[in-house]
Amino acid sequence: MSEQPFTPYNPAEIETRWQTQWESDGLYQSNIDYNKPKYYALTMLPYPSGDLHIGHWYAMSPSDARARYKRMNGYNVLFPIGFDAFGLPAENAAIRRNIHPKEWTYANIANMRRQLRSMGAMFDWRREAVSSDPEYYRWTQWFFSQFYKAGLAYRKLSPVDWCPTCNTTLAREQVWGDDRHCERCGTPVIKKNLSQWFFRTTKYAEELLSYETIDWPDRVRTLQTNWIGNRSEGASVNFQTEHGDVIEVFTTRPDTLWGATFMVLAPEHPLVPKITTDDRKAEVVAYQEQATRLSDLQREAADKEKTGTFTGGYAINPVNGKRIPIWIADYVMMSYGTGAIMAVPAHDERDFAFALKFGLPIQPVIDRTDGLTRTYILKNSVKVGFEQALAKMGVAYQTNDSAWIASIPVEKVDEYIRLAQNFIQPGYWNEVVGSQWVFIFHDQTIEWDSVETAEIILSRCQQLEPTVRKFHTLMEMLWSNEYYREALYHSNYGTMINSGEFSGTPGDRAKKVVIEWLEQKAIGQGAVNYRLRDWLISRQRYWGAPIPMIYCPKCGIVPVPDEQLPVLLPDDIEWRPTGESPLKLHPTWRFTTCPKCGEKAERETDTMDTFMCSSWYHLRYLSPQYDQGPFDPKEYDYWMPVDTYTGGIEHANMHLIYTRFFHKACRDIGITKGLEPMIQLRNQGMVLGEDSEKMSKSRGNVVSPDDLVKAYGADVVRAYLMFFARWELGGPWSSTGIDGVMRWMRRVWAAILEPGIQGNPEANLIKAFRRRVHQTLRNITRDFETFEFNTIVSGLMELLNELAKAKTSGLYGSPAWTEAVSIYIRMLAPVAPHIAEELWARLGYPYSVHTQEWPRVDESATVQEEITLVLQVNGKVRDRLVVPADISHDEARKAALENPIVQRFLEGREARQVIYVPGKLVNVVG
RNA sequence: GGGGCGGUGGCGGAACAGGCAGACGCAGCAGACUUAAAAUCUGCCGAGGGAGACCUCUUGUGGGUUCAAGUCCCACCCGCCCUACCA
Repeated sequence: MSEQPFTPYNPAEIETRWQTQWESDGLYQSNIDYNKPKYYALTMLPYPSGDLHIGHWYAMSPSDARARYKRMNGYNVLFPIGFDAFGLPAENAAIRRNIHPKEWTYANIANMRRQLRSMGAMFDWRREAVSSDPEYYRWTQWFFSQFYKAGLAYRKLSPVDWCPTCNTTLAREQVWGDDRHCERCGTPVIKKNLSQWFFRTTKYAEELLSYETIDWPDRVRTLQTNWIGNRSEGASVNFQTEHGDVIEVFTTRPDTLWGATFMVLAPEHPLVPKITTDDRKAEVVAYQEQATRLSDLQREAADKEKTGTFTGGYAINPVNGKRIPIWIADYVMMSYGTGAIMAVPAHDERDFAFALKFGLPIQPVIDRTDGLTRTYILKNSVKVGFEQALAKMGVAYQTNDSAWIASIPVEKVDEYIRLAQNFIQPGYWNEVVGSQWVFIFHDQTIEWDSVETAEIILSRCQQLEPTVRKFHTLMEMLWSNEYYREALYHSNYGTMINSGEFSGTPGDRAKKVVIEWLEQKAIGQGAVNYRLRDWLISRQRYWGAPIPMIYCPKCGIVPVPDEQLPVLLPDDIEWRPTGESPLKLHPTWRFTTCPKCGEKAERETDTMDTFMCSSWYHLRYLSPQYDQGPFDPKEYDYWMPVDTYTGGIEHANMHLIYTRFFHKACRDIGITKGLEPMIQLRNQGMVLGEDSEKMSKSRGNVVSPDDLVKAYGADVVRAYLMFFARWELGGPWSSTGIDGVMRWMRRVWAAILEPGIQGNPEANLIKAFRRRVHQTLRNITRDFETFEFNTIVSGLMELLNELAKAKTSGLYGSPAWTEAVSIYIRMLAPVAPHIAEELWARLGYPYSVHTQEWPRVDESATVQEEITLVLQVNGKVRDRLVVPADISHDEARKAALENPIVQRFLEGREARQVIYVPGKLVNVVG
């Protein structure tokens, strides 16, 4: 034990001292060690916005604690850090303060490095990577070239938001308000078409939908699945205008081509000016202008009244040669598919509404009366559970207003009724047989082609069954039933009609044969579409990695040869907005020679989306100085894939899809291995201000980690962040809550360093004490595995209360005490690394606590010889008995029945049933 | 409109496989120490009833399953987040 006199807990002194010590000892350097299992723990890299936010601490310090825990469990752990340093905020700050984006960024990085170090995390700083360093973006550019060479990068005209006053393209977050104005000058933005670079993320859509090999939260998987969207299978078909221009459309229903009675283009579709006739010009232009002003949100509001205008132009329907008018309408999006649709009002809800409003022809081409099963509305027989029985067999469900619907193929009705018996309690069957069924559809011929159909159905229902009161209820029933929804709009069952030679083709084959025919006639081909769009890489910005491409008048697009990378970002630049990509205005930078022919050529002047930089930073961490490739293959083979990735849920749809795409694309090129870059993902929530609002400077509710560290020390801040909320949920900050953690830390300090009262503890006391220690160890170990950080800290607090008691009960100084303290400090080490190291050293244990083995649970110590048996009467707790843990069923039963309180509550009744849950309770039912 | 997440004391949150609801902490109250305050320590602390041992109620609401439900099933209400005419 220590000879040192007791001094109060002084985090400031301890923390700086140990941080210096660890640094100079290289305690957190991670090197390849083939004798140990590896563990790559990755936390999302910060953007160097200036100050480390409490949110960064919230994300990183529990991640750090878990990395430390893994290390103590024998893993060779890599826990690196870096900066996502390119991006728009640097340019904005630069414009506001007239300071170079580079200067601003690197000053921020320096400050944030200092702040990150104050956290006392086990970052291996030798592996730090900064995405705006030329040594880094050299390889970002290299990846771009590889993607280009592999056919994954292409150029396409694409609209950007443009401010006509500032003369500049705007990022999404720079467009404000419902009227979509420029954040700087307030001018309403317009759309402008620019030739830009895209990656073919859609090529990987199918694979990105599979999560079989990774352990990611359901929430993220759902978000990504919705974002990527389900596959729509169909065909792309070429229509021609009367002037011979080709308009390509995508359709999931090629079998309805004969019902295409008009076309609709997105207002910004490039062919619109050409198609529009002189007499329609004024209206078309007016409509276009109005459409560009609407936010996507307004424009895409599903319940919005359909608007649009006729262009005056006509196209030819390639399947029947009919002349059909071309309209423009904002319900067609330039950003999905081809920005043009064939409108089939008879079989598409939106087209139908549009046709009705503008008096366009409607031509049914699918007969949907065949193939339907009978649907029954079941009358209430709730107490019998007949509906539930059918539901269990998967043929019935309940509507929102409690009606039961069963949908059963005609020939199987009798069979299902018979089968239902198995699910119904004996004795009730006769009631079922006697209950009434009412059918809606029974060999009725019904037109399924339009909303009018619903009215027909309703009127028939009312004739048949007056208890069906609400029209919308019926429609809901039909719509919420997959089968009928399918029948209404996406049926494969309907037979083709009014479709020339295809009339009479049964629905199940219609799509296939029409696609074959289209391909044969070279009118179109089978195609698959996803909601996911290709990734737009180009940014008309300065502070990013230049796209390494050269435009040669003779040779066309030529990638910068790998050995000439990086294409350096020049420092002497006008970064203020001028209307062009800043690099375009540099006097010399853009002019170069063609790598192929040596003639004069020009560089691409756009830079890359910063998501490109952050898609592969986990690879650069492996070997940030390596100059033969983006990473050292030796390091890659040892460390990859990332075992645990932690960060905010807000990246579910962008970064986390891009990085998966990136990995898969690289795998196909031969750069990376394996299906996925990150095996396990966990997300933390958000720390809100004390007012439960999002922290923001304008609200004045920001909590500064620097101030907290000064007031409480890093260990307390770390522990409080782990303790105050469930990690994945987050919650509001509490300035009094952290005081409680400070108190705990001081008590830890005092409990371990201040002398106690030695004595001769009884064996039972020692046993109980050791049981608590090892039970806590088991719980905390489990909680580290499952990211339940709040109960790790509360478990430590509880055990400290035991330690405090032990100091006066005679346990102090015993072997059990020494063991407990040693285990306690090691459990504390990942949470509060500085105080743990200090206590460990003061007790004379060998440096460092962080390289110690995680303590092992002594299973024999956790065994309880006596348990508290809960006695219940009819499920209510009435008494508790301390009994031997191995009490037999009969003994427990006897003890319960003889218990006077139990007898009192039985009130003289016989015990009808006695339930015994071993080790827990006895429930007497009487 | 679609999808997701959540709803437990005054507050943040515990409850590991359906088995003692409210661990741990904050705030509050009372006491000890102190000339006093702070700090520290001890005790109390879901609601109602009772002098009391105790009793009743209680996990958003209403049903259901079960010997037993915060936990499982059904319906509904509220809050937050994401998404949105996907052809």
